[in-house]
Amino acid sequence: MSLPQHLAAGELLTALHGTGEILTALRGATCPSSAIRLYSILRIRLRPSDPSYCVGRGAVFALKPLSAASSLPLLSHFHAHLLKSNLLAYPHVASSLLRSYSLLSPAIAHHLFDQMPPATCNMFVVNVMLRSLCSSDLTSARLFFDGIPDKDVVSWSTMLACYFSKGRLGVADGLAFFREMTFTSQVAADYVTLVTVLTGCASAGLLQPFCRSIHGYVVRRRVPASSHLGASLIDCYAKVGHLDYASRVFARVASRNVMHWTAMICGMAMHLHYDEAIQLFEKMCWRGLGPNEMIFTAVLSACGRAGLVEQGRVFFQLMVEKYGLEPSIHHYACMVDIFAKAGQLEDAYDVIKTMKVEPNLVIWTSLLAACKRFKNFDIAVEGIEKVLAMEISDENSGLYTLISDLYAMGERWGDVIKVRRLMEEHNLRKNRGLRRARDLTVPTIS
DNA sequence: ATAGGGTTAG
Repeated sequence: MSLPQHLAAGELLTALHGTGEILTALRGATCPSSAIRLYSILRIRLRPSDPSYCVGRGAVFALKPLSAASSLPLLSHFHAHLLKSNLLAYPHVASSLLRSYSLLSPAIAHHLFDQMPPATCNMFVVNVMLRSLCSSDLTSARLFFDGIPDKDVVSWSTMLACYFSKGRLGVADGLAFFREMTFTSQVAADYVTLVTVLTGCASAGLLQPFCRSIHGYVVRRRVPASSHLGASLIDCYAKVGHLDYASRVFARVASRNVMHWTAMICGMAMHLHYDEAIQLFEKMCWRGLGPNEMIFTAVLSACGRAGLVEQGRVFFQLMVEKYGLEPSIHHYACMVDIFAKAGQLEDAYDVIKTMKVEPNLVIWTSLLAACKRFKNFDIAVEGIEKVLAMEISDENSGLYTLISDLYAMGERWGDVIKVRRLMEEHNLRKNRGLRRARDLTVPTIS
């Protein structure tokens, strides 16, 4: 149910009748003030005959917009209320509060957990705590994990995701952990676990047998196919270099949705099969499936790499006009790249000047590289200034060379020297950082 | 019937 946000509390009170109605409204609330208002109305409206967990449910729903507002004072105020009305005894309220705190202040979350009575501390609470530790410190997360007596599928998946996302555990070790879970501990993996493992394998770009063994698990254990799992399998096979297996999985998906098509189209483009990617995209549209933003980034980047300027222009127009999708920075980056690569520098610059979001480093770099290649200093001028005003990280330090080359092309020798100086300062900072890091490591003596 | 884990992109 959608609720007019401008209603005053009094009007709301007359507009909403049952507690069920208020709960539904509260669930959909996005701004903290309306959530608090709805929550107070819920408390007024609640009759003694209503089950007590109703307030608890309300508190859980109110906590979401509250933590999204990321205001610690607001959250601790609500916390005080929960304490006073004795609602923290409900595990679902406690776990929600813990989750909210873990996003704002891990230290408070930790403290809250330590103070919790054992009766409140169920698996939900424990797993929220684990998740919180995972996002701050891997070692203490693992210690905590080892101390959980009856680890369930969520505990294992959380730990697994932590290992993969931090890149602290190689894929081989990650899979050993997966085996420890499913084989040694006999905890069945569900589709979230499998998506986690597949994403981990895919991002590590590791060997194909890993992906196969997970695929094997899916088939053997008859894990219910979800669109996420299917798409992850396609994505993983494509990323580890087996487009043929990806296609086979894609062909066998019973009810294909946009996610499967996206994964397959991205896979095709990844393997430089641009024409096939575009054909697949057209086939999907022809079948009446509505494309999403992600597919368009894949298709547009395929156009850029294949040098299909007009095709790219048409697809961009299609995205905006026919499908009503708002172009993101990725789409603009693709368009700039399409024009820039083809040497149509004016068109590329035009995209930058008319786009509705602030151009980022990727976009400027794409234009500047083309300016150098096609020898056009005039179009580069604004970009150079913008880039120099941005934070340039070590991996982008090649930009200084690019800019210095562009200045040389424009015969702006004073600026060439200035950029060289900037580059030296940057390198100096970098080296000093490295030296300090090196001092910290203990030398091993054999 | 309320709460916890994953989500694709040059």
